[in-house]
Amino acid sequence: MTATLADVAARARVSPATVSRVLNGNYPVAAATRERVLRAVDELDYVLNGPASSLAAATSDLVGILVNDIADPFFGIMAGAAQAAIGEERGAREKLSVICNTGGSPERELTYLTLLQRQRAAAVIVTGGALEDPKHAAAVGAKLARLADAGTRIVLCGRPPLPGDSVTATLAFDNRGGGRCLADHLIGLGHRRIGYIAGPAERTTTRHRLEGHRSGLAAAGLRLDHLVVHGSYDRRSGYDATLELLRREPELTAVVAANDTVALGACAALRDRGLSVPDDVSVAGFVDLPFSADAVPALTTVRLPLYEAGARAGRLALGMEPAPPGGIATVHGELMVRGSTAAPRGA
Amino acid sequence: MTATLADVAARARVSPATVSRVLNGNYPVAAATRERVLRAVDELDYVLNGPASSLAAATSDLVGILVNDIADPFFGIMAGAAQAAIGEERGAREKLSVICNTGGSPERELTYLTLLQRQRAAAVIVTGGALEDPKHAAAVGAKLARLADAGTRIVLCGRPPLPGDSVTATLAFDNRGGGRCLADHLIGLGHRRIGYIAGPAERTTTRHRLEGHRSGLAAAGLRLDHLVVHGSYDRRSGYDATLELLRREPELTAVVAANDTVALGACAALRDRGLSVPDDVSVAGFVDLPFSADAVPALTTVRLPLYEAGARAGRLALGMEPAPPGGIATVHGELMVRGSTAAPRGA
DNA sequence: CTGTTAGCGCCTTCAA
DNA sequence: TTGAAGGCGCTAACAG
Repeated sequence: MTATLADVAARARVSPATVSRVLNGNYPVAAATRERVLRAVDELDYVLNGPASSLAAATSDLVGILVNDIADPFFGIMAGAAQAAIGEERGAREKLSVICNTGGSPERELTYLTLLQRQRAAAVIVTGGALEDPKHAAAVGAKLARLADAGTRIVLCGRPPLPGDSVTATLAFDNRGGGRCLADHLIGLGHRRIGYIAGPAERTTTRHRLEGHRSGLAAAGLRLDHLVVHGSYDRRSGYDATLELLRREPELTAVVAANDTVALGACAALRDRGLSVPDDVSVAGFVDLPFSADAVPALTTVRLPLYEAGARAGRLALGMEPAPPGGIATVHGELMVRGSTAAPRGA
Repeated sequence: MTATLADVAARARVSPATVSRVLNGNYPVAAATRERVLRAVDELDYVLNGPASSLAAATSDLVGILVNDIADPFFGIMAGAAQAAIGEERGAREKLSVICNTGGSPERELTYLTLLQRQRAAAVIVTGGALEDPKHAAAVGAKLARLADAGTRIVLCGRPPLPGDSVTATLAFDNRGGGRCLADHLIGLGHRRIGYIAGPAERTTTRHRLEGHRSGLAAAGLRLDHLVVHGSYDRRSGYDATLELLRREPELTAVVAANDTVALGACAALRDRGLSVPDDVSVAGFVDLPFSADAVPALTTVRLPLYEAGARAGRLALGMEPAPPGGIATVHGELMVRGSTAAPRGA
């Protein structure tokens, strides 16, 4: 049925061992022999049996990329960049880098890690904020440790560092700094009644951005905890939360959203309420997705270099690039001031 | 080092075969024995060796999902839906469904198919438009045929049917119908000078949408081939193409874009030119991505049920759902008339 | 219901 | 530079 290595060997009149050697390339083989083998491979349409190969060699060429929500370009961009970087590796056996979408579910996150462990994955890249539930965090930590024990390289991208030394490298986004930056920007414009639409309560990303925001408020002597609403990372959540904020504080002059998508929802809600952005209310996002610059008005946000970070994570996963000192690199955001923020009416 | 099935067997004082049976579940095992085995598994932190298992069983639990550009929510939504559907399968051994991002490169498409063939993938879902280059199309067809021969189920989602019987099921988007619909809508509003921003020239999706558009024009006795500009599926392309269209036809009253992202770019260009949407120029997109309803003005577009299609593709790939008659189902779009289109000034 | 017995297809010493 | 041989960890008959 399907050709095996032995078939190729027979056709090329060499031993299976020789075929294996030319296929893996890391062993001297006479040019003529190699030629013959390659021809036989071609004629037989031979394709290596991955499972058999992995079993015998006790290694695999699978690289897993875990994302929380692949429909969100935040993850799509990072994952795509990582895959592109991995696909560009030259020299080694071609890696099969694959994206695994947990949908934000802790169970599926663990399931995927187990599945990758089953496959003896060469590397695993985990992207995006982590769930803060201690039990789940411990489970993930343990899983990653086991993976690392088995030789799998672990890279965190856009996720805070983990204790222990099982992680090969961590690229952490400076979510606190970004949140702070945005708060400072708005306060500098003269805003005092600033609403905050946070992401899901139990995620590190959410907490860090919010902490940064609060530190900015605190520095200005403000305390606006009653103007913080939690939601998910989608447009709908931004819409609903904005209405809620308006209910709590009709004199609201600014809204900071957990990310750009949420910010767009916020803009929609304000518009539906007859309020103008930024004349009546300023709005800011986070991440700077491609559409944010095209929004009307263009969105003020904190730009995260998603593509660069994803690509670097891919290279780190394959060891194509040395790990940063201490294994941890902080990736900073950049404030992009655009049309959606302005001084409040009174100022 | 890592525990093996034999270790578990020894600890539970049963034979390896028994352990295998409780793990795979599809075989009667005494409750007490199963209990003992499960405990041993737990105590040893045993994780099945995927490659070994796949080799012995001559099957694998890998399902590959090929996408052209995972950073584009068009693919993210479909792929995420497929993965969710596959993750929900109950009964069988858990599948590892993974997304492979070709980045639109024909070579990488083939590479991924080969890699999946290596892994003896249980199923492959190929999403999005195909390249029309005959040589590449033939290569992909041959690859898919070989995969099918080896027992891999093949599902096409958002891609036109392929000749031959290697494909298990095809979900084809009615891109022609959608293009026609949009053209009819604009013509009905009174537009006569309609520009069209097409996607990359060599993709089926591009061609079909354009054909639909042209058929609409033809039905109204219009022929506007000079108002067709090709570009990629991104925002930038929409921006540039719109400027070009304006150059070719300053009296332009409407622009139809290859997709929503391109349409947003078109809106940005018009705005920068001081033209109002839809008062001066109407704009329409295709697909209806989540942000399209929130654009200002909200985008008129043809809604493609991406999530539903992706989920169905996932189920078809696992045989959880019978293939449609003839193996082919056409997925129709729905015209969403929103604020970005209106009658032209003169009308 | 459970154990025994052969491989699955490949890689990797070890010899030649 | 090449061949021979054993085994990677698991599953699948076949007995019992």
